[in-house]
Amino acid sequence: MGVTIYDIAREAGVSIATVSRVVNGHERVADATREQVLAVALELGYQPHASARSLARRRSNVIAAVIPMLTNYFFIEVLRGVQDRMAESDFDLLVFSARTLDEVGDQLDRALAKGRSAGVLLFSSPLDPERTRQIIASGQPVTLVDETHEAFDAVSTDNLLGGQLAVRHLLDRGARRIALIMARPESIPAADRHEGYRIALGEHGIDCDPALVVVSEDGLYHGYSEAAGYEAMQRLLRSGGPAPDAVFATSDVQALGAMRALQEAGIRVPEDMLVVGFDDIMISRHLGLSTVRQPMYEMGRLGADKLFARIENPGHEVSHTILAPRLVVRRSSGVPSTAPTRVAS
Amino acid sequence: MGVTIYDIAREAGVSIATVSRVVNGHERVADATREQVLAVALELGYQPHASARSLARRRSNVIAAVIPMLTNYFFIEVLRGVQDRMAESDFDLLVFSARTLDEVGDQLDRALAKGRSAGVLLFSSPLDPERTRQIIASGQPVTLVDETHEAFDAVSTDNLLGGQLAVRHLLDRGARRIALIMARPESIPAADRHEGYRIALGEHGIDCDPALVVVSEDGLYHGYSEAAGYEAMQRLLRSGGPAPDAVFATSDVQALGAMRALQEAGIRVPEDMLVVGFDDIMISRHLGLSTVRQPMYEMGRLGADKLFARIENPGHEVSHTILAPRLVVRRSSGVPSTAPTRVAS
DNA sequence: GTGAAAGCGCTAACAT
DNA sequence: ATGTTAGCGCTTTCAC
Repeated sequence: MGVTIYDIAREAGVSIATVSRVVNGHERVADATREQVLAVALELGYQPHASARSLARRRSNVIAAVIPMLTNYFFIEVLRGVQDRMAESDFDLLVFSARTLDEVGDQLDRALAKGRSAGVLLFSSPLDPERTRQIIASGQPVTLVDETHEAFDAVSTDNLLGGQLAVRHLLDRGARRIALIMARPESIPAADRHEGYRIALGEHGIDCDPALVVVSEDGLYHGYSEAAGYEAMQRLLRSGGPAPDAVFATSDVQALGAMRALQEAGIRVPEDMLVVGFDDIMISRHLGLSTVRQPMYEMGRLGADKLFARIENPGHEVSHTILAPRLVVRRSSGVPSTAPTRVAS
Repeated sequence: MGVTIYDIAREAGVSIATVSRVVNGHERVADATREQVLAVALELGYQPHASARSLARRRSNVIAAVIPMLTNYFFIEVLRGVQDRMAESDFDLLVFSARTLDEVGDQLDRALAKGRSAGVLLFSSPLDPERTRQIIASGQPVTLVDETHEAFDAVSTDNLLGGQLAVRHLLDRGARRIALIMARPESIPAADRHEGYRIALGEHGIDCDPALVVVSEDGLYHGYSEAAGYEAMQRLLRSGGPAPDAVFATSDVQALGAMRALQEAGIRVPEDMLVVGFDDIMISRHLGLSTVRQPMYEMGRLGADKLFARIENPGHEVSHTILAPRLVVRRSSGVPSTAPTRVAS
């Protein structure tokens, strides 16, 4: 519990500089010396001290991920990509999870703290000018995931297209009064999906009926939750007016909540109402939920990749990658599927 | 980008020792000095350097979590508890996720590395003597979650009882030929659930039919996966012999896989076969899967709590907490439920 | 109450 | 090829 390079230098009869060189795999060390040092290091069970190293190197081997609501399965899939990319490096991952919108700022502060990490992966968080300044002032490399900003590297999905895919599909299936359950418009992805919805309707000469668009709220974050979707669907059903014949939700979890509300109201899916979500989290396949799939794993992997690239080469041009979403059709939009897992009533 | 205590000392006309005292909130500083220092620190945008701090303090403000298969939803729930407890401290969380059984060892090594963290949370990983020695040699506080070992603090669920609860319930529902889809017996929780299964059958004077017990394998880990459960169910169905009338799986994800196999085989749940899982991950509620609920959130929270306690007080006695599981009855074991989210065929 | 000084364990010039 | 030395930024005795 406390073997240092001094110990192994003494034991091996060399200087600490040589030990450091050996430990770090530098070239210019005699083979004999190297082996001797390595032998002693092994014998004494030497382990380099992480903090001392970061301090001396002026660079940490940690990257931080700031994640709103780690509990959302969307992020887990993204994180899997991040982890896989990281496994190829020798960086470790510090996770900062926020539980509310406000907490994101605090967690970002912590992540950005000096000497803590070599760079930050910021998930799904809109950047106001203040925050932008804060990041730039920190001088740290930051890569955005599921969000864009001209000043930073980013990887995201084409949400506009995604919204269009969902709605065109519903139109194809014969729906005409298509409702939208969207997260709060402060979420750029939600706003873009909304816009895609409008465009797709427009393509079919349908005007967007404001009564059919409801914002799902959870009072904590942007409303991407099962409970918020449930509540939004209830509001939609209670609102009077002619009932919708389909609903597009800006995330799968919201769609789940919506389906629960429909079930309770005795409205059958897909007979009485078609449902399409967004994301394609694991549960959706099992529930037969049609959805617009985001390449979550790739987003994570690419995000980490971009971040590493910038750490290596801070001067690089800012790089934005926008991935294509893909429509995944299942039973909830009326297409019989071969083998969804499901429990009979 | 690089304001140090020297800068603020110079600017405030005090020594670096005083700056350090102020920054760390020590008592014995004159109010006037404190305010002066604080003002300068704020103005210059001072941020303490994390690594320098850890080095000088001889203690990191990070704890590490070693998690096999982060992608498993069980761990997400546990992690949520960990995060919530950590939010009350000023520790940060380093996450080491393994993708295979072998990787756990490597990740544990990294987590245990000197100067990296103040303690380690090890999830769901059996400890052989070699690994035990390794941990003890590291001198680091380690708390086990979903696993026990006499030498370390641990929080786990009463898996024996859990197995009994599941099987007694199936017996109550009239099942007599109850199959078990278990993870590999190297997983102590799986072995314990198996034992609970045997005991419950014994209580009803039923002998354990070896043909009804199948081990689900995924070649990577202990077999806690949807695919492994699917494959195990298929094996069970193909094995000839009289068909089981119920199946208990040692995790919900395995149960999901099993249900998919049943569906493909045209066997209805619960009419032809009752199914009970273990864990109660979020998806189970939506799918109407009966299960034995583990208090995942509490396990995480308590694990973090124990770890902090030991970091504060390394000399404490080893503490083991075993939480009680709870049966959650849903449609898959034949009990009509009021409002499961579900898509009609 | 405050300052001087000695580390914490390591890296990276700069010498030799 | 190897050693000497000066930091990295901070904490913490020990004096005063």
